[in-house]
Parts: sequence; C-alpha cells; structure tokens
Amino acid sequence: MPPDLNLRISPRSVQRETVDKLRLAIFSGLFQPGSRLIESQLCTQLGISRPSLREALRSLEAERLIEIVPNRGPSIPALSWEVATAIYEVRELLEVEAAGRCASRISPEQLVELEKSLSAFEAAASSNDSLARVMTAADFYSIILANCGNPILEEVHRGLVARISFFRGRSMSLEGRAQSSLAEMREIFESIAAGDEKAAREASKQHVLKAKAAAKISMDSGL
Amino acid sequence: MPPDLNLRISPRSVQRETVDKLRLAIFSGLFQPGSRLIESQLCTQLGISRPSLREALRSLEAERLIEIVPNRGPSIPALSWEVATAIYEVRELLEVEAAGRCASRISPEQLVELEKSLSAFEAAASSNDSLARVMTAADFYSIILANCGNPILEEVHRGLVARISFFRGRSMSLEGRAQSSLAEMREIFESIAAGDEKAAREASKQHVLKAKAAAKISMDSGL
DNA sequence: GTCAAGCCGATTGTCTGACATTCTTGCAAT
DNA sequence: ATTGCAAGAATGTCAGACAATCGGCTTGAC
Repeated sequence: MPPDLNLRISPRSVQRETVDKLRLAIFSGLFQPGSRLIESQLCTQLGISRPSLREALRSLEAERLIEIVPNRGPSIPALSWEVATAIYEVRELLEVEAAGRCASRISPEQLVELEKSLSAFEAAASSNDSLARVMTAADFYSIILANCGNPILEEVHRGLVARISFFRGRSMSLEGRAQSSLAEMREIFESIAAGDEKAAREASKQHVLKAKAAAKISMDSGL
Repeated sequence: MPPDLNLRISPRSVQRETVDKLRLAIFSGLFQPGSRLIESQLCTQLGISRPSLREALRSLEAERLIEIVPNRGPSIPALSWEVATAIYEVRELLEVEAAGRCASRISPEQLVELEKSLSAFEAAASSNDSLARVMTAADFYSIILANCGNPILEEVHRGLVARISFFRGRSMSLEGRAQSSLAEMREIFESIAAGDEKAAREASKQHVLKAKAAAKISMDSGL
C-alpha cells in the first residue's frame, strides 16, 4: 500500500520552507543591505499568507539575519565594519578551538570527507562562481565544526558565519583571495590529518585573520 | 502640548512583550522541561491572539528556549547533560576571553558598577531567594561582557546562558555553592581591578569549571 | 525660496474566524 | 495484551479586516 516509503524525518512546513528560502536569498545577496522588505510583496512572491510570512520573519530576526523595527517592518541590516570585526574575532575564537579539538578526535572517514570538501573548494577556487566558492568553503568549515565534539560550538559558529555571508561573498571575489584561502585551508587540513592540535589551532587562526583582512579590503574598496 | 515626554526609544509591541514574558516564565522555571505549551491556553492566559503568540513562539524557538516540532507544537526542551556540557565549554571559551579583555580595558566607572553588582550578589548569596542569586550573578557577568569591547561576544554569551538558566537556578540552591561562587567572582573582580589579564582569565576559567561541576551535582542528585 | 505644518497613501500591528491536517487518547475487538 | 479505529484536541494555514504609525508630498506662511 505505501508505494512511497517517505520516511518523514521532519515534516516540512510553509514556515520552515519560507525561512530557508529567505535565508538563501539573503546569502546570495538578493537583497541589498539596508533595504526594506515589504510583507505584502514577499507574500505574493512566495505565494504564502501574511501570518506565515511574519512567523518566518521573526525566526530570521532572532537569527539576526534581518532587523525588524516596530512600525517600520523588516529590513536587511547594514553590517558595520565594527560589528563585522567583532564577529570575526569571535569566529576566530570558535574556529581555533574547533580545529584544535578536531585534530585529536576526527575519524578517518570524516577526514576523507574533509579532504573531499577541500578538493571541491579547489575546483571552485579556479572557477568564476563566487557563490560556489563560498558554499564549498562553508562545507569545509562545516565538517570541522561537526567533528569538534561540541554541537554548540557548531551551532554558534553557523549563526555567526551566516551574518557575514555578505562579506565572504565579496572577499572571495578578490583577486587571488581564493587561491591563498585554499593554501590556508590546506594548511589546516594537513595539521588535522597529522593530528597536530597546536598546528591546527595556529593554522586556523591565521586563516581567520587573513579572511578578516580580505574582508576589510573588499569593504574599503567596494564602498 | 505633550504632557507625556514619552521618549519612545523603542515602541513596545505585543509580540515583544510576549517574548519577554515567556522568556521570564521559562527562566523562573514556571514550565517543566519536556512539557508542552498549548497555544490556545497561552493565548487566553496572556490575553493575546494566536498570530501574535505564534510569532513570539518563533522568536523563542530561534533562541533555542523552546522547541517546535511540526504538527506537535511548542515544548520546553529537556536539556541533556551532554548538551549542557557543550554549553558550559563554549561559555568558558567566551567568558575567559571576555574577562581577559575586560581586565585591560574597563573604565573606572564601570569597575565601580562591577563592584556594586558583586555586593548585590553577596547580599543575595546570604538570602534564600535563589532567583535573586541567579539574577545578581547574571548582572555581574553582564557587566564584564559589556566591557570586553566585543558586542558579539556579549550577545552570544547571553544566548547560551539563557539556555542553562534551569541548571543555574538549581545549582545556586546547592548548599555552599553561593558562597564559593562569591569567592570565585571576587577573585575575578580583583584580577580585573588589578588589570591583570592573565589572572582574570584563569579566575574566570576556574569559575566556569566550578559552576559546571555544581550543575552536574545538582543534576545527578535532582533527577 | 526655504522651512514648517499638515494631510494622505503605504505599511505594519493585531485581531477574529475559519478549515484542513495531524496527533493523541480512549475504546472496542480479536 | 495488542491491534485497530474513531472521536476529540491541537496545530498549520489562510482570508479579511481595521486601527496605528510612518514617510513623503503638498500647501501655506514668512
């Protein structure tokens, strides 16, 4: 009788679909920072009702991906360099810790996965698709964070990185940034593969610092 | 003409009021972990409509203070010790960093505030009001985090601490915990006052580790 | 011509009511 | 005791409505 063995791990709902769609739209830079989002427009574009949309917007607000100021509605926050710096600093804290832990506890299987994702980024780095570069790079970190043995570290990190997706997309387009990023990531990978916790921490730290510097350059030049 | 100089820094809205009320209710342990929240009940209790309530619930869901599983509705998540450990570990990372930065950059005025909050906790520690203890202790951290020079560090920390409010309330009720906690906090304060970054980090680390141990004890004994 | 006051459209905040879908629980039958 | 079913409860989602508020534009005064 059930021709579909649809194992419904998690039933999708309009609200969740909407959150995902909007989050992706924000990541891909579809909305300009500072621009306002009009509820009625989004409703018709997404084909959903206002209550559902508003629930989705509240979720995104709590994730700090949008701002909702009372009586003015939702908008894409303009990320100041000051806040971006603060995010990069915390990101450093988290990534360094994660890489260090990962070095001493990752499984051989996951290490293979990590190598694969590095290759994927290598391919993307040579291409012109800057969204693909950001995505594959995100996969790389994602695997490290997922294997550091602390799910909260992973969760917090994801939340922070989401907020600087704007910068990452731009800095990855910088001349030569993708290549040097690749070198830094390879350094991290080698350290983890060698089980060298100290080296992994150092490599990870350098990577974040360089990423931050690249973001600053792209910001100064771009605006 | 304006008899009310209502400086509307931030207009309150039903949604925000509701989020605050529910958050406070969760902090004070009004809901049992694992228990389900019934929308219609909350609506009548809070005197608001379902759409407004649902928006508030989505905010709290994104803060991880409640869980919403599709077609089953919202509930208070039961915090496993595994996750609690992960939270304490990240909290350590953040607090140590914050205390260290704070030691080398806090202003004299804020240092006075910090001392005041320590006194407030001292008073609460001698009382029987365990909610007051948690609150005043939270104020103490809050000042440190607010003066570490990184607003993101503060924001992330607040989010994490909120999720373990359950444990903190219980462990603060443990015999002698409040007093030793006071000693640890005083150690942190002295280090910061002396501008000794290294000592502040160490004291902060010890404090979190002790808090974690106390939480474990209260959990093992309590359930 | 510039600036202030006030009006108007656009947008949000909030509520009511409704209905289909899904979960839960209690009961009946094997 | 386990299974299956049926009634009730709760959620997911929508449509429509209306007041409050914001922003911009027009108007008017100096």
